[in-house]
Amino acid sequence: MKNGEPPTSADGKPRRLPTLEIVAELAGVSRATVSRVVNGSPKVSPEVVAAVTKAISALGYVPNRAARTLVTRRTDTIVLIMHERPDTVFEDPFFFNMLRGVNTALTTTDLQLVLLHARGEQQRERALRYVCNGHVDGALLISMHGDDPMPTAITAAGIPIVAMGRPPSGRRTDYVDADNVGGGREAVRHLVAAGRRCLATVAGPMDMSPGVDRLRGYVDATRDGELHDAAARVAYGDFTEAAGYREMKALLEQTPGIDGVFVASDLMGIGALRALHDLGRRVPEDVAVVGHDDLPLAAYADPPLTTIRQPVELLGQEMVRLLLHRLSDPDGEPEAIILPTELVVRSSA
Amino acid sequence: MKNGEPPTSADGKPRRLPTLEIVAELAGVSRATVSRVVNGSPKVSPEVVAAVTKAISALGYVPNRAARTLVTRRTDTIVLIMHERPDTVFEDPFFFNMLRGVNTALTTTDLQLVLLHARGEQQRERALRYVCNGHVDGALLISMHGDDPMPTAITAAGIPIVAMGRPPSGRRTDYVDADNVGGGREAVRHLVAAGRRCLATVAGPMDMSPGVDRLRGYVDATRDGELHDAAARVAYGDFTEAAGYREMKALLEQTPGIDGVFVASDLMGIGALRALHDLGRRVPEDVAVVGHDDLPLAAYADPPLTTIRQPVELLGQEMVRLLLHRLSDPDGEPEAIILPTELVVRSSA
DNA sequence: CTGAAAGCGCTAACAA
DNA sequence: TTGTTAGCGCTTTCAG
Repeated sequence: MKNGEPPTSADGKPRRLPTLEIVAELAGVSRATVSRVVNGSPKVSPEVVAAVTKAISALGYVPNRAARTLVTRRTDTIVLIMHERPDTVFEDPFFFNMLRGVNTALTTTDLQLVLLHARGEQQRERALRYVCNGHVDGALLISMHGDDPMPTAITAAGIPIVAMGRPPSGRRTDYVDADNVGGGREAVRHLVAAGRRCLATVAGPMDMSPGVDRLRGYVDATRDGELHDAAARVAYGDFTEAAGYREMKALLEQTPGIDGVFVASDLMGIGALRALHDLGRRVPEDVAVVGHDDLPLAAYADPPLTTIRQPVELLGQEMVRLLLHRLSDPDGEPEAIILPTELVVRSSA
Repeated sequence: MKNGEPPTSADGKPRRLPTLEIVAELAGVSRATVSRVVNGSPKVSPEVVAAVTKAISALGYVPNRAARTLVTRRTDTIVLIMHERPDTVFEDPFFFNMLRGVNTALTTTDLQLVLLHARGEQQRERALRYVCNGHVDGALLISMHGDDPMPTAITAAGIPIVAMGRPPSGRRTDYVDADNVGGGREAVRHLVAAGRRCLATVAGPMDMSPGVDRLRGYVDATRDGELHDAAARVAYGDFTEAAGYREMKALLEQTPGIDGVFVASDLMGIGALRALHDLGRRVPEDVAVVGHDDLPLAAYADPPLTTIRQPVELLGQEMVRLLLHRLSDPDGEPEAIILPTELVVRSSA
């Protein structure tokens, strides 16, 4: 806290920050040497390092990023692009937690994060131009949208990217994702362990990787558990509460004996609970529900369902780590980081 | 969509972006002239402008920000600093909505937003250094924390700031805030209009401006409504649900006849509703509740209370507008922008 | 109205 | 190990 005085000369406006030149002069060496010290070059004598370091802190010198960028062509900046679509609902807590993770991972580096919030086609153009014109070293993509041309365009411009979630189109790229397959599997195991035998699932849309993967987990696990007919009791929703309500009802009409259900999203989970309630079914005595909890929505709405939770903050951290890795090894093979999900058991109220 | 070809030569890595030099050559003019065109100087002949413009789009030229910053000393970047304290809960949707507003306001400009998420003392130091060393043109502060030395330090470095919320310490600075006083007042008016006469309030902490302001609105309005004894029925909480529960109970013990209550935050509102429920009071037949809705929490938890809602997204937009204004007029008087709140009436379930 | 030239602060050969 | 030098791409006087 007791820094040297901030370099705030009390006079008029054009207070200039100290430059390498000034530091060099004070330390009695050349600009180049100071530069070496600043950048931690090994080939500088200890005495000189000491002198320079002293001069630096005496003057409160901080390198000028623009000047450095101009010559190194590094920006020390990464960008987080979120492509918000109109139909993207309720993703706030998700985003915030991820952002927190990103920032955590960034604090151990000298990278800055710039935020690009692309809504609409026009803003996407703008974002793309910005990214592709050497303003950032790498990009983090939150888009969850399969037919998005953005990742390809950015990659083509030679900017490394890390995506959030498995790319639906099978494009080869670095990405991090939660273990959606494992989550679905665990949901089923939990239900089976609770003695349920007549299972069903309200699955997500099949053009989104979370939808596909969670269903796969369900199908895999019911097959492993020899609950072969469970694979037939699948309804598809679009991750909204309304869909959860509708599809849950449909499932029960078709098979009244259902005693356990895996719902592939939190919002649909709430819809499903409403449907069960309206149909006079008690949860979980009558029907056990496990929902996939994309957002910590349960923290707000507190539905009494057991959930499969994504480690959202960790996902953010891992995105940064992977990007860092790619920045230092641009030509390595694309990697996927899959983080385990967590089963959160809640007793019903 | 049918741009000129992106400047992606299909060969090896060191694909260099076109520079002023290249554009000048193609257009048959000098660098200086191209620069003038790019920056919209009025003193260039139309023919030349046309030629240069054509060359620019033919090459897909985009100015190099670093080079420009180096000479102009403008960064075309503003920073959003959020100082998250450990006790800050549930502010995700608030933050996200504000961010959305900030971005909206930014799209009409050429400014970039960089995000600084300062948690803990160490990160604050880092953030401060970054901001004060010419990396940004201005700063947006989300800190809601009275004894924060950060704003003063940044201002002292000559960087304009705009704060979110009225500075508790009365420091003179640009800020935007919701009309908390007006919100409290409107809450009371609403209750009075509904025929309530025995009012009380669960107020917020008195070392936070929202707490102070909302209480003032309550006191003002009950005095105007000649409900003089209402000013005596004040309990103080810390904006948490637990506090709402506790203080609501205390108020009712003290004055069982309360038929309307203004709760100064959403979380406390939920606590108050629980307390009323536990005490066997019906809402709103028995006791009407108006809560101040800092976050759109009601959208998740859907408590059946009427709320005073902040226009969070607009707050973000206005912060940017005010900062822009200050950037163009650095020596003007500090301004406060107070946005009206909104009364949202919900029927109880 | 346009061009020539001088840097902005830094890094990276290349010399010494 | 250190210093010298030549730019990075842009803006901005200052001449013409």
